[in-house]
Amino acid sequence: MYVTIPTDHYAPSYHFKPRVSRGKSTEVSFKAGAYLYFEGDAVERLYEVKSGVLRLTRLLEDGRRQVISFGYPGDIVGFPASGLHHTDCDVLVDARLQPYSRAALESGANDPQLHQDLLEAALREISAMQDHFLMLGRKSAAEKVASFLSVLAERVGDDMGNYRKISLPMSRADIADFLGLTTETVSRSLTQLRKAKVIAIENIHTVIILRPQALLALSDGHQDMVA
Amino acid sequence: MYVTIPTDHYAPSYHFKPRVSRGKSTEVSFKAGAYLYFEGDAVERLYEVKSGVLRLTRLLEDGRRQVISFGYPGDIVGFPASGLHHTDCDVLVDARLQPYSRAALESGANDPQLHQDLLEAALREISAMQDHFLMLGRKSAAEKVASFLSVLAERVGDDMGNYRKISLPMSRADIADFLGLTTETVSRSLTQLRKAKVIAIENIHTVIILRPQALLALSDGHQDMVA
DNA sequence: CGGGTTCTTGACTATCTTCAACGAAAGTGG
DNA sequence: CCACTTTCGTTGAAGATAGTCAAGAACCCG
Repeated sequence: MYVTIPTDHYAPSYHFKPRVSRGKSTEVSFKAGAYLYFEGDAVERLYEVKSGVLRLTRLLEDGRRQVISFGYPGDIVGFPASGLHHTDCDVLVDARLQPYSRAALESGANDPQLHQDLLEAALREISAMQDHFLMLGRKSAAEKVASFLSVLAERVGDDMGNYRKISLPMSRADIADFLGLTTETVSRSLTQLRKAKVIAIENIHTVIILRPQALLALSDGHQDMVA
Repeated sequence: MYVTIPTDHYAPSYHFKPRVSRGKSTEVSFKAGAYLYFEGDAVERLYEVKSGVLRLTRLLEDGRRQVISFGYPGDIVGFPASGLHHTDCDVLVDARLQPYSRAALESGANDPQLHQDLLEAALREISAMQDHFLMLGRKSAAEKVASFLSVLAERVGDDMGNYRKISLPMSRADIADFLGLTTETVSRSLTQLRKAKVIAIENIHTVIILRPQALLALSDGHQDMVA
């Protein structure tokens, strides 16, 4: 999952559409804390996230970290480059994953439809990452946090009548490393949104979106709408 | 071209390797200033850059801009998502391009090897973008500019004995929008590198790398090595 | 050569980070 | 299950980095 800015050009359904009858399910389960793979590992399989949440990270030698993305249901993780993984990947929330062989990505010989679907997922990934660039490079801290919450609310929020509830299974440090901020700044931004009554913080890992429209406006820099 | 941090795991040859005998060349030429496509256009063809430089950009409604990447020889541009282009693309330096049909990317029926090559290019693109995230999210202005120059020197620099010469056909604003900075900050960072005798600025669009090792060190935050 | 754009530099400001302290939450072992 | 310890999150104050605004210099183009 990246923070992508919805545009009119294209439909917002930005993630993997599993084909219903892909034969017998061969899903596997991973517990929170488990690692799927490390940077430099040879890629054996890709995974479609069916449930749970994954975390993909990349490290700089001096310890600086970037969370590349969070893997939510509908996402495909593990695309190889030169046959290798280029991130670490671990599990934040117990997950069920559908593995696909690397061969299925690289050749359509066995299952042309799957090949096609995986290729499309890779191309969507590129597009989503481009959007994410815009956010990392050009948005303020407040806008980044608002964007992040908006995307989560849209993709995995629970509808509660007027509000939406989202779970934040990742730490503040994860959010910070995802958005290119510090934990303190993330915390302050959340507090700010809370004080503006745009969100309510039920507990550390649960946020209620009180005014989705205001949050969306903030995420594009219309700070006027907050009032 | 993205700003990727070389890691020991994988070979540094990170771009498209054209197969020598891909039949008759059907290259096309574009003049500086020409647009290849706009965001929202249907993707007809991908292009392999043979010579020249392209610029891929994405805009926010309020005018903020992100330069997604620069297209240098060896790069493939124009990967579709849902069949559409998700950036604008124009020409900075007169370019020769090898077009490939979108069909060649999406199916291996006609030319399995080309299909394979294009898929690999897409996967490399994902990996390179992940590196770029780390730079956008976690590097200081000085590190970003140093990284940018290092990558350019490595990929398209001219060897001049002890030094390397690079051409910067793009404006300072382009560099800024690529690195998530302002033109002023880019300018100041270059001045700083010049004063530290790491680079020399031959003219606005030509930079000499006097101490490549120091530049590389700076790009990873070892500011000690500058002295 | 002249006019407009781009680049550089300076002074000032804003935003975000850093450092530090405290409180809340979660994990551990008796 | 509770006390203890450690980690995580929030808040404040101070500082640094990058942005903004403004002016002049360099460059480009007709």
